[in-house]
Amino acid sequence: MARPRSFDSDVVLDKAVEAFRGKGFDGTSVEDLEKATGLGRASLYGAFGDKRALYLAALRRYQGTKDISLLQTLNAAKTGRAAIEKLFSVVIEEAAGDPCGCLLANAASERAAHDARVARCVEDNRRRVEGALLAAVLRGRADGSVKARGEARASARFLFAATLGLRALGRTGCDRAELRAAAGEALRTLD
Amino acid sequence: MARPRSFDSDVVLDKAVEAFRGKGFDGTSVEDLEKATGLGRASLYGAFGDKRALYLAALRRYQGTKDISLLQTLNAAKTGRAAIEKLFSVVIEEAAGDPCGCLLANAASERAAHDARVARCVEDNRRRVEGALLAAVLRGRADGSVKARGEARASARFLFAATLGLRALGRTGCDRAELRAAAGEALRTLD
DNA sequence: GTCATTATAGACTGTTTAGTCAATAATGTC
DNA sequence: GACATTATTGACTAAACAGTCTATAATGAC
Repeated sequence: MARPRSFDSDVVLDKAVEAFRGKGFDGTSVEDLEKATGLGRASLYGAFGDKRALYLAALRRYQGTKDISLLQTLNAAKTGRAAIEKLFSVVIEEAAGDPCGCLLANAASERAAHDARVARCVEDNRRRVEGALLAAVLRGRADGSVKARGEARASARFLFAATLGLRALGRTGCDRAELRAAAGEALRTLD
Repeated sequence: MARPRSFDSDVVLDKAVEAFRGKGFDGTSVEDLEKATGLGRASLYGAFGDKRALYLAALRRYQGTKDISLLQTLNAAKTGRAAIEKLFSVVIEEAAGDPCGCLLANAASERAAHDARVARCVEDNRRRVEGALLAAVLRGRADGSVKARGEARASARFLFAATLGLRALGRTGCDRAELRAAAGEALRTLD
């Protein structure tokens, strides 16, 4: 048998996520990644391939963890409307409290146009979040907490866009209260 | 007297904008900027300082030109509501037709967290766009095309966030029709 | 035309970059 | 405990990087 890995890939990827989230793909050097993960260069290259492959693996890892917490957030709420409101408040807390932002949103802005695999990750993520929001909208329409007006799919897509918009708004110096007020307007589409 | 400049700064900045818009600050090398602008290194450094200063100058130039076309777009419309709808359709065309996106939105995502001067540009831009949208909302409330509900300022801020959200949504592979449907939902907050 | 001054071109510099490699360490099998 | 196999370490490489410098060119003043 061969020498075993001294690390857990997911733990390493979580640390790579933090590095990439802070400085982007181009802004994060392999040395930064060594420091962030605690691994040596050869270990990183041996385990993940090259920098781009590590980035893609970090992106997938991030998407997986976000996906789980998204579904938990939405499913824990009592009504469809409450689920959507809770998601918005989570996004606002992230946008106001963390200057580095969402790795997937950053990837969409920095790399999706030039890297087809990043574009796929980003599109795949949209489909998942949109799907979860669609379920919440339909639940809300069924339980009466969301007014049934127009196509539910368009409503879900708009809500996803609104979360992206709130994240971007947070980058322009808006505080929590301002984000909340803007989110309140978005939620009015559910009345 | 001394030798005169062989170029127009604004023309050069417009070309730098295109370079930075395509690949971001970190992704654009000084060599890329030489090729994009047609200037030699020494001319770029002599005229603008260093790479960051050139980026900031490009950002200000971009903001200035966008500001003008924004006001033209909004003022040309007959009603407040039509002004806002026209702006949304312009944003959708940009988001669907141009994979490189808005330099200011990209700057917010890539650099605002790490560069205070970029953060100022981005915040300043938000204030201007928000102000223009506020005027359009108030105009709409006055001419009856926009229902007066809640704070007009929050409505304007939400509309700005919605444009950012639509741009971000365009990065995730949505086509024009999908963007239009999402924008339609956002505009429902004006009913 | 000469001079002072600034612009330009292109070579140059030291640093940082992504990625590789040879030497060594750690494992299960036999 | 020797072996085959894979992981790790840290030095190494070639290329790309931002920024500088020297030589030369272009101007208005005089």
